[in-house]
Amino acid sequence: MTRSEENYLKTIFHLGGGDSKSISTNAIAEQMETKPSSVTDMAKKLSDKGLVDYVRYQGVSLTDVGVKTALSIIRKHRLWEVFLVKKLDFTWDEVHEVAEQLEHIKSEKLIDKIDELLDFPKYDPHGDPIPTKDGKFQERDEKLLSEMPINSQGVCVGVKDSSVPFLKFLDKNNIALGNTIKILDKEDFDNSLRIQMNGKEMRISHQIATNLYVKKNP
Amino acid sequence: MTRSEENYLKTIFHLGGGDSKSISTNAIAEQMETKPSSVTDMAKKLSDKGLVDYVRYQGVSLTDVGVKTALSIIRKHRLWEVFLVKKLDFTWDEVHEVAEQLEHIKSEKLIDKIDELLDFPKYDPHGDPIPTKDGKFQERDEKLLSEMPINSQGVCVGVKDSSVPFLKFLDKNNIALGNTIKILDKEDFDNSLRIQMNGKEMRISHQIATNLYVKKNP
DNA sequence: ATCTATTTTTAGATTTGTCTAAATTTAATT
DNA sequence: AATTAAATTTAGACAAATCTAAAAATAGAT
Repeated sequence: MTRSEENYLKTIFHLGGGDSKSISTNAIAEQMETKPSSVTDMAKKLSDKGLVDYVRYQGVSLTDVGVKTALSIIRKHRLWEVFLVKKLDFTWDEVHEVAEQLEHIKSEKLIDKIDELLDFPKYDPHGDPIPTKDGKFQERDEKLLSEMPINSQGVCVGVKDSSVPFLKFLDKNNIALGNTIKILDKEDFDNSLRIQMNGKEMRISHQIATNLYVKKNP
Repeated sequence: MTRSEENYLKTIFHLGGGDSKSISTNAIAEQMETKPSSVTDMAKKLSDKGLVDYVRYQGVSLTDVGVKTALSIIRKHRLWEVFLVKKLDFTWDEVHEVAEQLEHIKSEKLIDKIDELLDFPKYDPHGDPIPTKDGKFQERDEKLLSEMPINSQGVCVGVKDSSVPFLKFLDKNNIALGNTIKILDKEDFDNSLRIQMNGKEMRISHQIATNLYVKKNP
């Protein structure tokens, strides 16, 4: 399994190709910043290896083996991210690039030991769930902040957009995972929110609210 | 800098090419288990990049930049080895293969943080010195066990051969770095040694004695 | 149902790193 | 100094992963 093959599987999974849903070569190319013709070539190769189902002009979806492989790479990526933050004091906006490299290290023992060292974390620094060794996901009932009703409360548990600028913006405004949030008011005009976070009142734009995951209190 | 280029620089350094000494393409090919013609190709490329001096039919040696680059890769390799042993309970015969992969991860911050986490170790698990960030080596006055005079004493500080079979052999015979050694007698017939190690008396073949480094007591 | 715009694939080229086989240079021996 | 053996390089080929440009298939609109 080459690094390139692994990156394709991971991308297809992230685009939803794990649920027998067909992903277009164009969509994959755009996500990976490559050309559709390159994707076609790789689709054939992965199909020959039994990792994706590929029908010409119909896109690709992951086979069971493909899903399993993708999950093991995502597992490694997210565990390394936790390692970088928890053990080496990286910030959550610094980890992605390095984890993109570390996820391709081939050693089952290594990643199992990292998992153990971190005490088997369930979520990465951006709140994304870490698949278990046997490829299971811990689903979590979370909502986008923008979907929460007025007067409801919750805890900030993840980000949808984990780009560096967004993460830095959150830092600057003291918005961190684990913070408690109460929706005070919605502004019909621009869909912005008035919220209370850790006691303090603040205003949140719609753009931000659609990129923050909240776990609603019962 | 590609992974392949890094591996060539590392190999040339290990073969002594860091001291303006010319290393033959054949020697490099043999060490890397590749073909001399492939080495020639890479020699040209590294020469174009100013990392080696290459004269046709005369072999290659590292430039100053080449030495610096090689040392930074060796530094990463050895730091990762320490990490694997100290933090993840790998044994000293398991670390090489994984470190061969980890040494190519590109992140200065990562390796500096690993260095810090390990409290700036000076030697790797096989007793090899770890170059500093600015490419300096800690030289150490060490001798091969086979070169120690009768009745002299020392501490076992490193292995010359760090192959898996040799390391496993040492483990099986309770020979570990840090052990104290006293040479009791030499057998002229087969050059074997009678030694005292950590109090116990034992016999050591010449083959073993030429692959163990000892720091002689004053 | 046909036409058109879009998507997707094919064909052929490119780059990197490798190889084999042949040619060349160097080194060793007489 | 000539000859031979060994080391080294060159030339040409290949596989992986990519690209461009042209061709083919699909989907949407009328």
